[in-house]
Amino acid sequence: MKVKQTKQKNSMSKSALRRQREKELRYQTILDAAARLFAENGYHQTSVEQIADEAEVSTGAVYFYFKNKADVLIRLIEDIGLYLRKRVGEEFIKHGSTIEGFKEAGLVYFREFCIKHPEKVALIFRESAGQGPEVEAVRKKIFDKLTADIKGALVRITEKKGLVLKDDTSIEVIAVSIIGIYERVVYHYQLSQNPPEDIMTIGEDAVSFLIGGVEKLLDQHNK
Amino acid sequence: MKVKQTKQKNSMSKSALRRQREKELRYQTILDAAARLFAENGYHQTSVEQIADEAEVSTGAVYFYFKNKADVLIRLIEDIGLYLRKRVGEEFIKHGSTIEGFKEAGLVYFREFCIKHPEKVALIFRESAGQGPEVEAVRKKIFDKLTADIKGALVRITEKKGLVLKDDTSIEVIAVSIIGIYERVVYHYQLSQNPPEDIMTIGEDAVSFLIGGVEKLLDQHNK
Amino acid sequence: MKVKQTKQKNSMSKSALRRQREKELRYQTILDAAARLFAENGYHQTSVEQIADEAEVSTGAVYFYFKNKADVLIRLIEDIGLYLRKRVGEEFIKHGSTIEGFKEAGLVYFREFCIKHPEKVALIFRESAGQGPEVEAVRKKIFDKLTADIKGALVRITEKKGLVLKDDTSIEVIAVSIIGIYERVVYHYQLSQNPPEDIMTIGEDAVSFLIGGVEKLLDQHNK
Amino acid sequence: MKVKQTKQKNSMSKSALRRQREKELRYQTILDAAARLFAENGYHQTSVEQIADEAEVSTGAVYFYFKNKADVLIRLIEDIGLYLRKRVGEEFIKHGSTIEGFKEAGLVYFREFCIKHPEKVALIFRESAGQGPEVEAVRKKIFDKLTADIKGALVRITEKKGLVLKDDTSIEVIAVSIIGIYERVVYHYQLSQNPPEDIMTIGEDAVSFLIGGVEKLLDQHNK
DNA sequence: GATGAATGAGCGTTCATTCAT
DNA sequence: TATGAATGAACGCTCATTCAT
Repeated sequence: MKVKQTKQKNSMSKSALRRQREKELRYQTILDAAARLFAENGYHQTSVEQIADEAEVSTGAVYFYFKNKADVLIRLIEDIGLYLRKRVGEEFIKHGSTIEGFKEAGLVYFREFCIKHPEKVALIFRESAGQGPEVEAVRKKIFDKLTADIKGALVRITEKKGLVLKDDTSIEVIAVSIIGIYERVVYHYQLSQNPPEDIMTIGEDAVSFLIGGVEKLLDQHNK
Repeated sequence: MKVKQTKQKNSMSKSALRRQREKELRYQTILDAAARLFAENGYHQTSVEQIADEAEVSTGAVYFYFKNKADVLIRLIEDIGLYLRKRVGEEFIKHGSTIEGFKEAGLVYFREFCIKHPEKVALIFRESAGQGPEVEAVRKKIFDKLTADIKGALVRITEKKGLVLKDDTSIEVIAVSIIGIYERVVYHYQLSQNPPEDIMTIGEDAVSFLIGGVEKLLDQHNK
Repeated sequence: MKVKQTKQKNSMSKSALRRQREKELRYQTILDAAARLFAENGYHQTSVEQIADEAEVSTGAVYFYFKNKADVLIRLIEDIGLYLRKRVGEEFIKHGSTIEGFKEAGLVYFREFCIKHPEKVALIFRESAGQGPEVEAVRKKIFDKLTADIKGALVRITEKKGLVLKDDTSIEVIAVSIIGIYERVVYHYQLSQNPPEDIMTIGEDAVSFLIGGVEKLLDQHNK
Repeated sequence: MKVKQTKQKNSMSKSALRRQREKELRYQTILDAAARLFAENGYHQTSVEQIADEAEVSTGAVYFYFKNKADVLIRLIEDIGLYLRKRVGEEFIKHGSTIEGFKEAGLVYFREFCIKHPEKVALIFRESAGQGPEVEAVRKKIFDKLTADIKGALVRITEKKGLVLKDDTSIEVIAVSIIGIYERVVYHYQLSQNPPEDIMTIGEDAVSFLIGGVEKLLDQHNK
């Protein structure tokens, strides 16, 4: 919820609180409507009027909650980035920041993120690409943070084992590569016209490939 | 050159031949102009009039050579796909379709494709994404062929060694993963505001990571 | 204060009186805020929301005190017209309704009105022009009254001297002309990007020119 | 005609010349339509669609010939300024740049400009005022040139007689004052709801008033 | 009285596409 | 073939105004 708040929450009357809740609800309703339409028909193929109709509000309301159309997309992908990092990060930590955790986190990406939220996948990987510098800048930030997360995870894993995984930039390149794998595998299989039924098998293959790459490096540097 | 030819080349007069040459030249001029503008300013931020101006032709001329604006983008990315497959494929074959060749092909991707043709990178990976179903369909075809190429290469490498690399779908997933790596590494480093100077080092890191992943799988299945 | 009063002042309780005062205060606050914004950014470039923000009230409050946006402008220029007539008229009378008084009144126009209230100048002469028939009608009334004032002054001056200043319509034309001088001189020098420092010298020149014109007519008709 | 010309006139084919003529015709048709609507209903009360309808072209055509809506108004008042200066200037010169010529020029202003082109009066004096900085800047230029013209005329007249008319800035103030007279007299009588029938009488009164003012100054400085 | 979220008609503007020449 | 003027639907966006609270 990023709409400017007029008052502190604790100094609010009950009716003011209810209005505040309704405001947040509306914001979310518009966001959800936009997510559906952008993912389904594409960002450029969706007009603000369509978003308003889908959310059952006026076009003016969209501009009350968002600066402009691009802002809707930006808020959407920011939320997705946050959700993705949180969910996958949790899983990694739950397994003690080990390579097994890394693997499990990868599987969670497929199981919880891609399968359950295909529209999020479409938005972050397809619809938000090539939409001008403003959106691109936000996209870059999100991917940079995901990269940093993975890089951090790789460092934690190796440190725990007392091993070394090449130099710093190399680790970053590996992190970027891993994101590339996650991105394209889902783009390829999930966003195609006939998505296969056994995406989890595909996810497992992808994860085991990438884990293999990481282990190989560990082998090489710490025989 | 995909404009339908009214006559066979061998039954042409000299002036007809000259016109034919000029026609092809014009087609390419428009394509080049569009490539520059799409990569620089974005597909949606570029109007047909701008393309015509940049190519020093009329807007009508653009519609003589291309069905519509999307068609220009499609021809562009088709050419890029062809060029990429050819150049990288050659390198693989030159080295006897071995894993070393696979590695060299990867390095050629960075050295010859990304560094020398950053605008092609922008077009195929960024500007052609999220531009509606028509473009998406062509993009899918291109990526499918690249996938098939890599899959074929992996099969050739393992067969040569008399080894086995898991089942068929798994190999495809690995091929898709490898494309993902190539895609995002370049997107991340080359298409950012401040592209680093030593992209080849980055490319080497990425290639060695992905080769490692492949070798690990070979190790596991053929110890 | 033109908001309709619900009660007579003398039948009010103390708290009602306080509320009345606050109400008038608010009315004036909004008017002042609007004056600043209209003069600075232009009538059309100023939104009701901006006025409300500047006055630190809600948009609804603006509509409680004023019929609509045009009404704010109308009240503003009505006040300015009143103020101008009062201040300049006073000066004329103070000098015994003579031609010297006429001159002094002209100088007061520059010294007290234009220099001290440049935003009033912008509103009455620039921003209220060309804003539709409703505003135009009010503007006409104001200028008509100013014209009548000047015409009356000219008649008084000549009558006092026992002289004749042409026929009635001619006097009106002269009155209108004089207003034109006062209007454009200020518009030209005060409302330009680089207003000169010595506007009073300019004012003196303008006044002496116009007085000269009046005297010439007196000479001609009463040699 | 300010639309960019593709070719030199002398290197044109007959059909190209005809097209050129049609283009200019169209430009003028749009301009005339806009003039009518702006003068009648006001600049802000006129939409681009209305202009297009009135000119029997598409909205797109308006934007082919003009940068935007404000540009239409600007071209309009620039033309009016040019026309006014030319017509009035001619008259002054025709009478040998004398004070009689100055008077005649003033009468021509009323007889030829105001009476015959009331819509031009409305545009230059009413509708172009208070329409934002862009239009205001152009308006300033026009009025500055008119001022310079009158100032120049006054200097010529006095020099011819071997007389002196105060200092330079004073002359400019008088020029500005004279413009003010011409402006407001027409605004007052012509743009009112019930314009009087004998505007020429009014014009004569205004002119003789202003000539009187000028002569008085000459008397004072050269007794 | 006062608020400010919500409305929705209306606007200026763009631009892919067409077609007479 | 080539032109470029012309189209007009569609779009993003604004903002004066209203009204439930």
